[in-house]
This record gives sequence, structure tokens and C-alpha cells, in this order.
Amino acid sequence: MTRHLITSAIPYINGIKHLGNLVGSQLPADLYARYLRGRGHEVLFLCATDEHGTPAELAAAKAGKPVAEYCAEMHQVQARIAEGFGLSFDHFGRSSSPQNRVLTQHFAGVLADAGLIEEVSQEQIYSPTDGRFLPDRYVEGTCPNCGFEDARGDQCDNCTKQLDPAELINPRSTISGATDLEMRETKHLMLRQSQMKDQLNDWINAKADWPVLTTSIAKKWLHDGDGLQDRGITRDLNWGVPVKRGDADWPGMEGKVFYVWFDAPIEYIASAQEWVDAGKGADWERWWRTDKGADEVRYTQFMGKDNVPFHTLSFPATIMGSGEPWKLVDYIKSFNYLTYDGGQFSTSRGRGVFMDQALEILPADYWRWWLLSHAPETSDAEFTWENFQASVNKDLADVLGNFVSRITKFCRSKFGEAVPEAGSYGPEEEALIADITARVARYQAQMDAVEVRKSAAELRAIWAAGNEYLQAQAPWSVFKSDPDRAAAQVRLALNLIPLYATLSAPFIPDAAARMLAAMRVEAPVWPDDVPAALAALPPGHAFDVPEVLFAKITDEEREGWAERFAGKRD
RNA sequence: GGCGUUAUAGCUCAGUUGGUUAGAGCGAACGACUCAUAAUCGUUAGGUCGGUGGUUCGAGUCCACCUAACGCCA
Repeated sequence: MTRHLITSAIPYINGIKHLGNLVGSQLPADLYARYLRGRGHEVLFLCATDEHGTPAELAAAKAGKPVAEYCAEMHQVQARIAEGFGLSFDHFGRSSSPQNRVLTQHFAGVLADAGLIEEVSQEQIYSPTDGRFLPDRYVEGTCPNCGFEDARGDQCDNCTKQLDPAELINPRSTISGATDLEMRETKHLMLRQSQMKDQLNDWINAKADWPVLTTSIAKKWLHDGDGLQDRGITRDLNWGVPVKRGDADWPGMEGKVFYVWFDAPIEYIASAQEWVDAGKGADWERWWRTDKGADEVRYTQFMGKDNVPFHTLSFPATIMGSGEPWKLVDYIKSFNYLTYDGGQFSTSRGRGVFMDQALEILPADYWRWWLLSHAPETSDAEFTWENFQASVNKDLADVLGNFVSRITKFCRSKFGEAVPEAGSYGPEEEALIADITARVARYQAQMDAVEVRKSAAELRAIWAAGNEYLQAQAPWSVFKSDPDRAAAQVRLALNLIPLYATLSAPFIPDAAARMLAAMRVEAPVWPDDVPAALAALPPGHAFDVPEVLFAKITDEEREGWAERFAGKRD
């Protein structure tokens, strides 16, 4: 038994995430966590909300609330939706937690002691009216490239050109509208990632088993141009972790906070502390300190491809550079993007399905199954309503749901609602048991390798094997001439249901629970021994015929949803 | 402009270190069955692997160039 630490990239606080965000990190992380728990491993599965930075301040301002209050509310919203999707976090923390504040300041201190933080002076826009320096997005003005009057400090929305705030013509503060802006010299901290380039390079090169998406992005950042660049880790904001050197003040850094990318991944560690402080765990160091037992932990991270540079380079630079015995990630599973009907999901245009809306129209299992069985592992994947309807109806309703339905109802009509006792197994039954045994081994191999789509395909094949068996043996025909033989066939088929439920639980936990409840199985065990698992329901074991597990999606529903979520035209 | 990823049957995707007749699911056609959510099971028909040119006894699988989509950077 290995101990497994699993983290999902932490979703940003400003608003509800769409299905693409979900399938890119939280959902596959949950799949893996549930699988490992199911197999009896000790798992710590952590996530959190990423709360600092300019977008949070802007979103709070738009909502007319103090940013701390806004974040607290949105954290609750995201936590509730995550629960709705069955995301089984051991703790869902907050990057604005006091634990993360202390830890972030600690890392900055030890990195500075190690000579890995550099103070640099730069000119930045200052607003005397607002009494503060203005980060990119707090400055708007006329685009020097196209003349668009409402260009943002970091990018022009009209011509999409990336901008420096100092380039804007007639710049103004988005806080107060003040135009008396001036350039002032200010100091910022840079993390000297370039000093660690060789160390990071060796580390990445040793990860031959990582997804090519992960390593190719890392190598690009390592080797492109002049190689890995130093990065600023401070910003002129109020909302964030105040810049300190450990618990000491940092001269010249008054009023500044750490840039969000620096404190966000540290929250992975802080979340474990929060987990303990919330009374849910006893010892976080055995998960994170290699001198306290974490050297026996296998740590797997899940994230979308946009987060790969931070997790392959910046955060490892923080960990390695500290010189302290923190646990480094062992495996990084990264995902491409999910597109919606040929385009991008768009929050502003209401295009695509967002997590709260998804749960309004269908149970979580439908989404979990489709998203995971179509996870964008090797390239971007596309969501279409036609594909969604076809996949869900076929896989969940016809193959799995109908299997449970047909065998429980047949048994009820011929033998009553209890596992029949008569008859014994023959070569056909042995063949099925052998087939299932082989398939379960393949399923486990794919899950162990975090091959999400392939795992789903193998699971589906296991479901189909039950239908193949029934079709070939036809107990409804056999029953007419040899009821005892039919009884044995039904007994085996009924025993497939708890096996299916246990294997399927990582993908479709709610349906799996209903299957187990119907079969009156209290404590499911992972089928490490398939023949034994297929004898778990003894003759005479009473069960209930369950309600329809998965209702089919109708054409009318599909069309209505397609229209509802198409988004507004520009 | 640079870099990266992708480009395989109508659709969604597999194809380990190059090696006999390129695989799966869906969809389609045909057949079987009738226990079941008009569900299931089987059979068959569909690709020469984006294009061109190389390396090799042999390439979807390596190299070069080109094209297209997406992304990152500039």
C-alpha cells in the first residue's frame, strides 16, 4: 500500500468554472483519488480556491463587495458545486488562508537567504489620486497600435496586441478615472529561476514517463530563446499575501503583496495544514515533508496545459530552491482544452455549459462519464450535444443501465427478488469469469497509468461483457427446459452488478452507490480476486430491482439545451 | 515571425523501441434474440494513415519541406 498525495490545479475565485475547466484538472484528479481509495490505498486529495490577484479585486468591485467578503462567498459557491459533482476532496482550502500566508512568507524568506531572490527597480505607473501603483489591468487608455480608446494596460481588446501600460496614450486609472498618472520608480522581487535552470532541466529530463504534453511545455520554457527567465513575484495590490521575509519586514516592500502565481501553488501545502486545522486530519507533515515520512508518498498533480509551466518550473524552483525537505511532485498529468461546439467556452458571452448549469439539467454522473471518457489527453477535445447524447444514452443507459435492469427484472419474474440457489457453473461461466478477470487487470493497468480515456473504454467493455454473456446463454430460453441451469446463469449475472458498481464508482459514484444499495451490499471490496468477488452475493441473498439508473436524453432535450447554451451573438 | 501540439475509416479516438492482411466505440447495412430503458448480441461494408520528397530490405511510426487547425511567445 502506497500513500498517495493528489492535487488538482486550484480554480480561480472569480466565478463559476465551465466544463472545460472541470475536465482539465478537478475531475480526473477525483477519478484517480477515488480509484486509489477503492483499491485500499491511503489518499490525501487536496484542492482550493485561488483567490489573490487583480481579477479578484475587479470582480469584487463589480459585485460591490469588499474583496475578502466576495472571495469568502465565492469559495462557498465553488465548494457547493464541487460537492454536487462528487469531487471528493479531503479538503478544499483557500489560498487566502492564514496558513498559506505564513508559508508563502516563509518560502520567500528561505529563497532570499539562498540568494534566489533579486530586488530590481523599475518604473511603474503611479496614481497620486488613488495613492497607489497601478497594475496592468488598473490602467486603461488609447491603444497605440489601433487607436481603440478602451484598451487595457496588458492587452488591447480591439486589436489583441499585448501592451505595456506605459505605452497607452491618455492613460487613466480604472479605479478613480484619474488621468494625472505618473511614472515612479519602485522595487520588485524576482525569483531567480534562471539560476536553477540546470537543476530543473535534469529533473525534467528524468521524467521519461510523463505525458509528452507536460514535458514538451516544460522544455520549451527551459530552452526557448535565452532559456528560463526570472519572474517577478511581487505586485502592487492590497489583496494578497503581504511581502515579508519569513516573519520579518522586507525593507522597500511595504504595501506590496506576492504575485498570485507565487502563493497559489504553495497553497497545496497550506491546504494540508488547513485540513489538519479543520480537524479532518492529524498530521500534514507526513504528506509534505520528506524528513517526516513523505518520502514514501507518491504525489500526482492534475492540471490544464496553461498551468504546466508553473508546476514544472516555478513551483519546483520554489521547492528545490528552499533547500528544505519538501515533497516534490512525482507525476504531472496535464490536459488539453475542451472546446464547445467548434469554438471556445466563453464566460462573457454565456457560451457553453458551466458547472452550476450542468447540474441543473442532468445528474453529475452523466457529465462525469462523458467528460472523462472524452478527456482531452492527447489533443483538444470537442463537446457537442449530439456526441454527448449519443455517448451517454448508449454507454450509460443501454449498456450499463439496461444490463442491471434486464437481469434484476428477469430474476424477479422467474425466481423472485433473491439470488437463486439452483444449478452450478459450467465452462461458459468459467469463461466469463476468466474474461472479466483479464479485463479488470487491464482496467487497473490503465487507471494506474492515469490513462483516463483508455480506462473508460476498458470499463465499458467490462459492462458489455455482461450483455454478451446473457445474450449468448439466453437464460430466458434455457429457463423453459432447464430452470436450474437458468438459475445458475442468473446468479452469476446478478453478481456482476456489485462488481460493476465497485469498478465504476470512480467514474459514476452516484449510480454505483444506487447499484450497491439495490443489491444490498453494505461494504463493497475492490475485486482484487475476481472469482471471489463474483461469488459475493450468495444464494438466497435478497435484492431490490432498482429504479431506472440512467434516463435517456431525448432529442427535444438536446435541442433545447443546444439553443440555451449557444450564447449570445456579439 | 519563432516555438509547441495535432492532422489515421462518415463521427470520436487507439496505434509500444519502424516489420506480416492499420484497430476500437459510435453511426450505417444485414442477421439473431425478445429477459430488458424499442434495450441487447453477432456479421458485414467503409481508411493506405494531411501533402511532397527522403532514410531503410521494410514507415502511419524516423528525417526534410509544405499545408491546415489550435495554443504559447514575440
